[in-house]
Amino acid sequence: MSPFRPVEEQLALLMRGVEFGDATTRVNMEQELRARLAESRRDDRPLRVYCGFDPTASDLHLGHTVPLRKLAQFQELGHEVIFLIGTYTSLIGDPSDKTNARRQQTEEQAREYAKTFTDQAWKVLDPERTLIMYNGEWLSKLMFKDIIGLASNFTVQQFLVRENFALRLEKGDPIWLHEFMYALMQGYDAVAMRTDIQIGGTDQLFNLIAGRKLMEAFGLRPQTVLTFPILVGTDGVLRMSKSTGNHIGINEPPEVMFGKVMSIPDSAMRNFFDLVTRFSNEEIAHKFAQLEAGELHPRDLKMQLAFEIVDIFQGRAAAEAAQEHFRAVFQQRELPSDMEELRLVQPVSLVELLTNSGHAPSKSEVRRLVQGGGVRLDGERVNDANLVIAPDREHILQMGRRKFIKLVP
RNA sequence: GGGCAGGUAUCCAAGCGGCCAAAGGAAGCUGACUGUAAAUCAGAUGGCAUUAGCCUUCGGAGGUUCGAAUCCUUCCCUGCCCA
Repeated sequence: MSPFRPVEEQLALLMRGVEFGDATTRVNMEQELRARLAESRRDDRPLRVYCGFDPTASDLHLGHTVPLRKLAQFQELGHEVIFLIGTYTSLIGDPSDKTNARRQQTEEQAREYAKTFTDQAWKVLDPERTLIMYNGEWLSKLMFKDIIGLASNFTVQQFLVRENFALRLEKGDPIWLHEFMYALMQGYDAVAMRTDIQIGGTDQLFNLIAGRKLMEAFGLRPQTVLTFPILVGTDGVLRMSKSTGNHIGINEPPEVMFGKVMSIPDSAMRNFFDLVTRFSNEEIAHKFAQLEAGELHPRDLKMQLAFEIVDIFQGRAAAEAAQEHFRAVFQQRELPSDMEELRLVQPVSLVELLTNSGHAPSKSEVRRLVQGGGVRLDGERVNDANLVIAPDREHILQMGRRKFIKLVP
């Protein structure tokens, strides 16, 4: 009796959400996956699955959780999951999602980021059953001749037809030679780890395929690759990423998380529902059918989305509190129940208070905000940025729609 | 190595001796309207003082000039063409 569930059952779960650029690849990969699952069951051998993450920013956001949750599914099915930290690949910076070259970072930086990275990953993955690896381990040992060997498996044209490079070529923007190495490195990871399966975003397809190619060159069975749609950021258009500033971090306070989800454009809701919620395909289809028919208010659907997302990462209680906060503060325009407190010892002018406490980058910024009517003190619009606030009693200071500060004497 | 074109604020992009803190977009911010959405409209948008004004910016360093983002020298960087 195999410890693994029946192949078709596993397959149905694992193929959910998978998306490829073309239908043929999908059919092929599904076939490969089916064959591998069958072998795994027959031989009682778990499949070795991996996904790589470049620690370029210290926080994981919802975009990262898409492949992470797929890894978690593999884990639940009893397979072996590798959380690969790209300490070495991040030295280059993946050009896949970029239209211009990315800044390089040092290995020490990468290691530091990696630590918080893994801590946060445990919100999704089971730490007991996850292997953490760093690709610096093997990539740093390659000799120049090895790299030449790897490179000889590819033609320049194959790289140049990639959209992101083609675009830069056309614009006359620089394409650095070392950027071509990224795919080689990622491909070599698959060789070094002898993986069965690699997952990633659709934008990673080229890199994943590079892994297949290199594995073949090394006489290994090429890995099966599964790719997933890209999650957009809060702007609803661009890929979610910290550097674009449109990310929703999984470690952010529940109210912030809830609020950020509420602020995504309606057009992005489907993308979020499909990629980050736990609802079944049928449930999602039903919700959107209701929306379409006008039976469900888009705002309410988005509330469900926000609730679900906070629930996943912070738990039900936090989700309920966040929702309540949202209702009170933004729908009923009440004051939030808990806000940041700032102790006031002596009278200070508004400009100084806000710049010194780090709420505004400069005094001019404060004046600008005041002139724009964006600052309120105890509910009253402030029209003099030099207004001095005395520590006589508690005051509520509001900056814009969402920043509340309680000033206590 | 040679020739040509470039390097301007968060990004794109004008300016080519004074009227330049530097046009115009976009992003971001605030206000109005809303569903904290989108769309739309309005405003501010280097810093310090907000009255005047002062200070720091146009790849780096020097120079010419009463005065430079704009001219000269030199260095660094990018693209294109040639070798």
